[in-house]
Order: sequence, then structure tokens, then C-alpha cells
Amino acid sequence: MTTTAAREKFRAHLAKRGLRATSQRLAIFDAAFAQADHFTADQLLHDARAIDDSVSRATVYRTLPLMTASALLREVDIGSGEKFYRSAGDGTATQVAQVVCIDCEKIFEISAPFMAWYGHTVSSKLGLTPASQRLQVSAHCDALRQTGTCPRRG
Amino acid sequence: MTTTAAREKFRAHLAKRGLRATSQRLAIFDAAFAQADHFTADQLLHDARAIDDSVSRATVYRTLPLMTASALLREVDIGSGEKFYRSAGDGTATQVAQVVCIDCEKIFEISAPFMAWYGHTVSSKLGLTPASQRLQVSAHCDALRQTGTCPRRG
DNA sequence: CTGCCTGCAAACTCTTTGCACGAAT
DNA sequence: ATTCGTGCAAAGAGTTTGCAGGCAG
Repeated sequence: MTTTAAREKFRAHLAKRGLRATSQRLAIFDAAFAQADHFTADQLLHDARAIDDSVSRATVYRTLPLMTASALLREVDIGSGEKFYRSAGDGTATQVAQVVCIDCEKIFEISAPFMAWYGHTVSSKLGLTPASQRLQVSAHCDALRQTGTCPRRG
Repeated sequence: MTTTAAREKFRAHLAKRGLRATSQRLAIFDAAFAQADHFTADQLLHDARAIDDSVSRATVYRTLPLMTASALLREVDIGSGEKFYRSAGDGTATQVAQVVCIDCEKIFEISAPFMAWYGHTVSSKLGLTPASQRLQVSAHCDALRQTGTCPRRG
């Protein structure tokens, strides 16, 4: 999905609920879609302020749920205290597993379509209907252990 | 593993590191092993105080890592703010997936031995060595939606 | 003028930590 | 004595929220 198309989707999402497309919300949206990789609320605040310096932390936290609700962003919680976000692209990557490098602190994502099947299989036996699933692998960097340097680091 | 055997393992773990088997640590241990299901630090504090009312919150938080390090407890982080713990039983259930009911707030556990294989497969392609993995399904309660009441709810 | 939106600052939750006292070896 | 362990209270991090003012329809 292009940035323009995504922005249109965001505007539609706002309009449908009678919410206004304010300059702050659009700045946050633009900053989010300019991110190359996973980002935190704090990084988003920083970048959004470069576009519109009136953006506050509170508005970032209030806008993030709007973007995840419209499926423009995915929330990625690796249990590290702070949450990460990533643009959802074309929306086909909703079934992804994360591999988190404990040394590099980097998050890799891998398509894992079987998760949906697994979630359904396992839930139905319990009388439940799956809403979402996550699969995460925490791992150590081989290169760091062998050479003392991580090629992906900084 | 019986409670007695587990307590012995805990004592051994403490002894090996020159740590003392204080009354507070043993009270926390006993309270942990008396739990029927997953429990939080707060619930553990409450129950440990029923055994030894000198137990403080700080000591609970300092003792929990000792018990997880000796593989007597497993930590279960479902991304809900607070962490859950569960006695590790005989230790064979290290590869478990969780199904978390969004309505009941209940945690079901399911053996998922393929997780280790998956973690290794996916990590090695990235030059990583897996340390741990988690697979969690969030789901809604069918009974609650249909009848308005959850049979598992208190 | 009515109501949505904002920034600011305070509040919140769970967990960790500094400190001085107490207990065990 | 020396080291380890404790309770208390404060600090911490990330996120949420109450409030008064501002801007839009």
C-alpha cells in the first residue's frame, strides 16, 4: 500500500467515526509511515515533532490506537516494557512471527500463516474463538558470541 | 514433582549459591506451590503473608527469580501488564502455548513441542541461536457470547 | 455555541532499587 | 566480624487520564 493510499484509509477511518483530521494526527501518521522498521511511541513522537512541533506525547498515545484500529499499524509487544509498532503494509502480513535478538535488540519478522490454523484448532477445543495470536522466538546472536561483534549492530 | 521434592530442589538451588533458606523464602515457596493455577506476584504476596506475615513485597519480587532460575516456576507473560507464574510441575512442560480468554481472563496451557523445532529452524536462518519461544492465542468465550454467562467465570 | 481535540501535568501500575537495620555464619 | 537478607519507602518506566483552553463546524 502506498503512503498516499494509506493516508486516504486513515482519513476514511477518521471520517467514519466523526473524528477530525487534525494537523497533529496527520503529522503522526506521516511520521509513522516514514519509519523504516519497528518503532516505539517515543521515536514516533520525536519524528512527528520534526513535522509539526506542536505534537504532544499524549496525542501520540491517543493516535496510535486509531491507526491500529484501521489496520494501518500493527502493534508488536515483545514483553520488553515498551511496545513497538510497524506499518502494516498491504495488510497481508497479519500472521507473522517475531524473532527477537537478545543481543542486538533487533526484531525480525517471518510469515507464519499456520498460526491462524493453530489458533483456531486449539481454541475450538476449549469453546473459544480466536481473536489473535503471537509467536515469538528470543535468540542470541551467533556472530556476537564468536567474534565479539554483531554485524547488525549499529 | 511432589512439594517436598520441589522444596528440596529449592534448598539445593539456594545452597549451591551460598544463599540462605530464610523463613520468608520458604514461606514464599510454600505459597507458590499451594497455588492451583497461574498466579501473580500480588497473589503470592498475599498467600505468603498468611504463612509468615513478615514477608514483604520486595522479598517476593526478589525470590521469584530464584524460583524461576531453579526451574521450579515458569514465568508467563501474556502482555497484560502484570506477569503470571506457575509451578513448573515435573519440568516436562517447558514447551507450552497459552490460550488466553479475553473474557474470562483465564489462561489455558497446551503442550506445543513443535515450538522448539520452529524456533531453531527460524533462528538458524538468521544466524541466531534460540533461547526461548512463546506462542499465545487470545480468544473470546463462545458461551459468554451465546448465553451471556461464562461457565468458567468465578 | 456546541463539541471535538489539544498540551500539560499528574496519576497509575507493576516492578526494581537504595538504604539502614537485623540475622546468620 | 563479615556477609547476606530484610522491610520500608522512594524511584522508575511506559502509558493513561483529568482538566482547562482552543479551534472547527
